[in-house]
Amino acid sequence: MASDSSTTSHQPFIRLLNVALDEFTAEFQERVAASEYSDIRVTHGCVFGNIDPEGGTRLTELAERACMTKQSVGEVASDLEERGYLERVPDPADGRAKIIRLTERGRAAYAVGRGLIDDLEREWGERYGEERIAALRESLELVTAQRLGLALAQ
Amino acid sequence: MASDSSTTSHQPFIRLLNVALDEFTAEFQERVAASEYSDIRVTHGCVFGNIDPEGGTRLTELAERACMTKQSVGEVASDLEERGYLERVPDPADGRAKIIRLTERGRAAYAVGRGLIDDLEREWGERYGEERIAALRESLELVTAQRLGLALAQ
DNA sequence: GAGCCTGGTAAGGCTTCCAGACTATTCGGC
DNA sequence: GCCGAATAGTCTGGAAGCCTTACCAGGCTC
Repeated sequence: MASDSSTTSHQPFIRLLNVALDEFTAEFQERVAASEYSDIRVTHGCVFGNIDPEGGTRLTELAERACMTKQSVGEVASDLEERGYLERVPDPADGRAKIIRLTERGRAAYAVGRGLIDDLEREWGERYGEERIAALRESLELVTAQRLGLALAQ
Repeated sequence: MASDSSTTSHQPFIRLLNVALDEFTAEFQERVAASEYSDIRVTHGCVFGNIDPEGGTRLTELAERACMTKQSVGEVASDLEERGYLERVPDPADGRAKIIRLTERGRAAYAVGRGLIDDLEREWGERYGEERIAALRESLELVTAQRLGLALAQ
């Protein structure tokens, strides 16, 4: 560790985060493409990553959690709807609202996606050291707690 | 730490990375916008983040390091050129090539940007714990070593 | 000097996202 | 009960960022 600091001469922090995310995303994308749900793109994550997989979630709520506009998330949702991963059902509690809910296929894809991500995390553990990756997760959880907490609380 | 794991119930790893990067980027962007170089956007990072600030770098080399096409980086470079941050000078060693080199203003912006990033990292240290952020950096360096090493080696 | 490789550019298209404007429904005060 | 304000969702148009395809000019090899 820090063995070859002469060539890595203090990479800017933002770059480290960027490349790490890029790397993880690329590997994830590859596996999704090889799976049964190859038509799922990374963009769809703004729905899959924020929806309540059981009860479903309103569009406005999804947008807030994703820190995106309703239009953007709505577009992604429509795409997923066309592909049969979700459906919009009227919200019995509010005539204006619709509940965005995973279909059977959507829930299956959701489970597979989560599995692939967890697999990758485990593999990174094998590749880079279990404790290293565990520490990385812990640090990231700490740093993202506020936003993820807020998102989940609203 | 891990105090409220009932609400954060095992966030997917990719999400943690994503939100962390987003958060850091947002704060960085804000400060850049408030600086003397407010016309610099995050996209410009593919040049600033890969260029040799002294001698300059060829477009092809920049593209390889950024894992992007020559066209994309070329577009960004043209934008920075118009804004006076860099210039393209013919490469004496190869008549086809041009060296993309920071101007005086470019070097100043480069230094300010690096400073802002390092400031932010330091502040995250104060906010979340020095050791935590140091550990985060170390883990990220480990995970990105191959790609960044390759990029620097080529 | 013919043919291939390489550095850079040009043109056009796709994806992802946002801003602004609009409709339908609900809510709060009277 | 009714009217104005707020809210959920959609439609339209457009900007940003990146890629693919095609191309030109200069260098390299034989």
